[in-house]
Formats: sequence, C-alpha cells, structure tokens
Amino acid sequence: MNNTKHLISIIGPTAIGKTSLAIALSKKYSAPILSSDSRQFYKEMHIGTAVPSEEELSAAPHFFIQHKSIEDNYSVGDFEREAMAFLNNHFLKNDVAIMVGGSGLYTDAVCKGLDKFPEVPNHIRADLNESLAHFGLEKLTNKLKELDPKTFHQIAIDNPVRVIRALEVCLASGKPYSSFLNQPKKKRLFLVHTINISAPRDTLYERINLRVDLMIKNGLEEEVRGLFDQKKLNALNTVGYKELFNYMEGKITRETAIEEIKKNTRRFAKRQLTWNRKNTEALVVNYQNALEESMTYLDKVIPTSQNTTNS
RNA sequence: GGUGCCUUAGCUCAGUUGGUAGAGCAAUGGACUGAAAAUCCAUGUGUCCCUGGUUCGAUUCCUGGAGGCACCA
Repeated sequence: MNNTKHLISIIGPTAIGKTSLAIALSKKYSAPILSSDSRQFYKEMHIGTAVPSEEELSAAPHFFIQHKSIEDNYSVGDFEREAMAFLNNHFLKNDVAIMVGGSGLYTDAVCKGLDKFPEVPNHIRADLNESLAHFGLEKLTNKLKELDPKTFHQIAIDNPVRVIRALEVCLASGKPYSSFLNQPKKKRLFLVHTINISAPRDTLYERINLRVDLMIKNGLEEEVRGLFDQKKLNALNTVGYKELFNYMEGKITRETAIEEIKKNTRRFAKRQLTWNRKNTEALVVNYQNALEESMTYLDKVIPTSQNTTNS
C-alpha cells in the first residue's frame, strides 16, 4: 500500500480558469480545495475578489474562503500555520488535497514553508509608518544599516515595506532580521505537484477586461460603496476596490475608475506571471485543455489506487 | 472635382534652420519570507505613409502618388 500524500497546487494569473480546474480535480480525487488567495479570505469581499460562485462552492468542499474579516489581522504566517494544521489532519485519513490561489507568497508558504519569525506588536509597525511619513525613508534605512547591515545590503532599500518589515523584526526581537532567515528546512510530509495554467498574453488580457466589465455589471460598485467607511483597511487596498473608492471620493470619473481596474488587474497578472516563472518544476498547461493535460501528468505521479479517498 | 491642413512608437502628439528622433499614457522585464490583488526597481519598442529628385547625406526641402480631415463646388 502506497501511503504517499499529494498536494496538487494550481497556480496561474488571475482570470485564467484556476477555479474550474480545481473543482474538476476535486471531483476526480474526492479531494478538498484550499484557497491560497490573499483576498478571498475575507467574507466582506465577494464580487471584486472573484470568489467562487454558490454553484462552484457547492460542487466541491472549499476551505480558507471567506473565513476571515477584513478587520482581522491576517498574515501569511497565520495562513501557513492554519493550512498546515488542516493538511496534517486531512492527510491522516486521505491521500490527496488541492490548493488553488493567485497569491504566490501564500502558495509557497504552504508548499515550501517560511522561516519562523517573532511576533511583532502592532504599535511597532505603526510607529515606523509614522516615522516614514514624518521623516522619510532615509531615516529608516539608516536605522536598518545600524541594526542589521546584512539585510540593509540584501533587500531593495527603496522599498519602504521591505525596510519596515525588517526593522520591526529587529526592534521586536532585539536581533537582526537576517538572523531569522534560512533556518533548517521544515519537512513537508507530502509531495507537491504544481500545475501552472497558461494562456497567450492577448487572450489573458481580453479575459481580464471581460471579467472586470462583468464585475461592474454584477454590482461591484454597490459592494464597494458598502465598504467605503473601512477603506483604510489593508484588505481593501485591493484592485477593484481602491479605484472605486477614488471614484466615490470624486477624484476620478467612473469610466476612469473602470479603466484603472482593468489596467491594475493586467499589472497584477503580470506580477503573478513573473512570480510563477520562477517555479520551474511546475507543469505548464494550456488554459483550453487544462484538465486533460493535468490528468495526463497526474496519472503518472499519483497512483490510481489513490485516485479516490480511502477514508 | 477645387483649395487648405494633416500622416512620426500600441495611442495622443512634439521635434529635427538637412547629420536616421522623444514626451505622456499604454506596454515589457525583474525583485519580493507575516502589508503580497501589497510594495519596489529597471526598460523606448520606430520602413518618421509611398515614390522619384536635389544633396556627401532626406524623416526634414522639391515633384508625383495614397490615405485622412475641413471648407468650397
């Protein structure tokens, strides 16, 4: 009896058809679907995050979808811990699970693992952000150079988010950020099979434009209007929301907002492609016959005796 | 049909007193270990409509075409 456990990880840019492939594979393997999408976690967001529809949700068991509030502080570390707890439990009695999502960092956190970092009290980041606003980035980079010269030389020093992250860890722990990196690899007790869905750039952009029009038609504007008072929350710093907030504040026209959503979604997809390109172990499948190409591959790596859950 | 104006990057346009060209937007490449749909870095992609002529050299000047716009018939 082969007792190997398998995680099928589906990646690819937004609007390419990850959800439908995940559901099809879920049926084949009677396997649950975990979402690794950093915006579909939030229950207040529906249309703009393209969460699976009611039909799709009832077609397969989904997890890590709309299980958090935009008011919660939810980090990639939290997600890794919760997802690993879920998988460890699931694999006690089952052999296959599916993960699908557009957030590369979150996907990698589960597939490869992150290093362990200390908890950082909220006020430290708040103070650093205030310092950034008042005194500029240079003051922070100088501080980082002093506390953690190694990181100072390694990270993109123009990037305030990176600088603040490194600094907050230094300040909270009293140790350099770099000292937490590259700890001994955590063991993953399952094999990961990554499927990367691909389409020509023109096709992808057409699909994105169509999907944005559809979101608007389906009432994205109302959804965003209902969240207007919470627009400062990080979860709402999201394509489809931030542009409509700008429209509602009278900064841009409605037409411009919609064009901006399309543009920013295209740029987001491009960043996803850049991230996914690094994953040379992934099987690249064409969006038009993703299921067939995936099965040809999966049949080889997952023994047929494991094609159904043996619970 | 006549007259005038226009044609340069994917789009809107600038420019070269003749030495093969540059802005904005769009786009492209990349980075990224608890903000990641976030954040940051880099990059000009071109038969200067076609054709002859003048010239050492034409995208620029001249001839003749083509297409577009406006006005007059």
